[in-house]
Amino acid sequence: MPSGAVGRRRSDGKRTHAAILDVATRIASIEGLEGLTLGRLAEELEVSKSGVYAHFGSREQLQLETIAAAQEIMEREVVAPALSEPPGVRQLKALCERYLSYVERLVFPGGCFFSSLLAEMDARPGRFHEMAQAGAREWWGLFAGVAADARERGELAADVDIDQLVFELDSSLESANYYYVLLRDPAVIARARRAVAGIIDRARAPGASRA
Amino acid sequence: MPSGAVGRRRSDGKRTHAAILDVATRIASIEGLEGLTLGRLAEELEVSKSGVYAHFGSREQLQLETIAAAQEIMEREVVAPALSEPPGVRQLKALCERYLSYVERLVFPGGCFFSSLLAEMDARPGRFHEMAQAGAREWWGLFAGVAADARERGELAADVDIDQLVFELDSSLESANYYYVLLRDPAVIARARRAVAGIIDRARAPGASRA
DNA sequence: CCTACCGATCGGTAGG
DNA sequence: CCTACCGATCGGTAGG
Repeated sequence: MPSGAVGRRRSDGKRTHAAILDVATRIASIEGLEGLTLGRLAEELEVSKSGVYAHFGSREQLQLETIAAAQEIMEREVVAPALSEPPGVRQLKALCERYLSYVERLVFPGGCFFSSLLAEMDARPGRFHEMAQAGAREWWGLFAGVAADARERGELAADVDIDQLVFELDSSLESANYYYVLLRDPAVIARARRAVAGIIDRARAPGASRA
Repeated sequence: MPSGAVGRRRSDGKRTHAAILDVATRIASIEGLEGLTLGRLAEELEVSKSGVYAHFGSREQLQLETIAAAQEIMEREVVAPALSEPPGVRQLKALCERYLSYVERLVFPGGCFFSSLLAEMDARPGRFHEMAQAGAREWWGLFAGVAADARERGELAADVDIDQLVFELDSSLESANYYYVLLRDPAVIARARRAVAGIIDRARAPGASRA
């Protein structure tokens, strides 16, 4: 057997694995991580339940890999493009705008995967609760770091409260996510954009130039 | 059989019915309306599954009555006390403060029942999706009515955008709910209070007295 | 309110 | 990747 054949088969297996996870992120964004069942996935992929199962060995492993796959998608769609902007207020604005665009384009058909996870697991103890906590802290930390950088650069007022700023920006984004998915009304996204612009404007250093 | 005995039995049945719904609202606020099962309820109430079932005739009826029971609790804990304040900005502030207090006191152990419903059903078509839409519109309408009243009284600036104001206030409240339940950190509620105060202050009419 | 059941579906296993 | 199963749980029914 030529090694090329083995390589092809292995990469087919990897591709299938990735394809399963892609469908899994979409199902979980709509139905939740608890609504992600082997039977539902098998049906969507038109394979047997045990065919899906064999790729993961347990439902929990499937759920964990689904979270990791969703993380990569959000990294690619929101975080990386925002961080490719020049640091400071531009990055802060880009982070908000990229998130809103990712919601508006329905990158996940059920809206932001991690907002869904947050709401589903906020009151249920266990591993996923802890992961939702960690995810929230990471997301807040990202915002806080970018905002602190903007403040150090003198683009935001020296006395701006970073945690308060992050709360207010993130509130607008999360709220836009839930209500846009519920109502499919572009006005929701427009209001979030306006709210974000106002929050950042009011946090600006008095003498700073506009980015 | 004296009519008193019949009355007692009927009121026992009613009390049991109400007790089931009370537990149901608590379960659903944590596990979601999909996580509310007859078996779970029966276990919590220490009766048989069919004993619970007999009270409702279908699972959907149980879910519908659970939503109605939660609505009454929110009406009693948030809406009615807020509307008992003098109309205008005082009512608007009271609505926000009553909501935050209701989240902080964990009136529902999983946080605001309708925020949970919104996030659970935002992307799932069906009857509950439509009820979540209707609930959101009612909630927004309540805020918009109180805010418009405040504007007509000259307490808010004549050019204030009511929909934008409601979006920004509600964002702070919803976000406080999800993050408070996730992190149990009082700082979350404090940030929401500060955000709400800022939003209302900036919407004030230039010459209006402080409420 | 109960027991005892129904078919469907759950996660997971055996064996191929 | 498949079929064929396992025990548990789902909503719901029958009969009391």
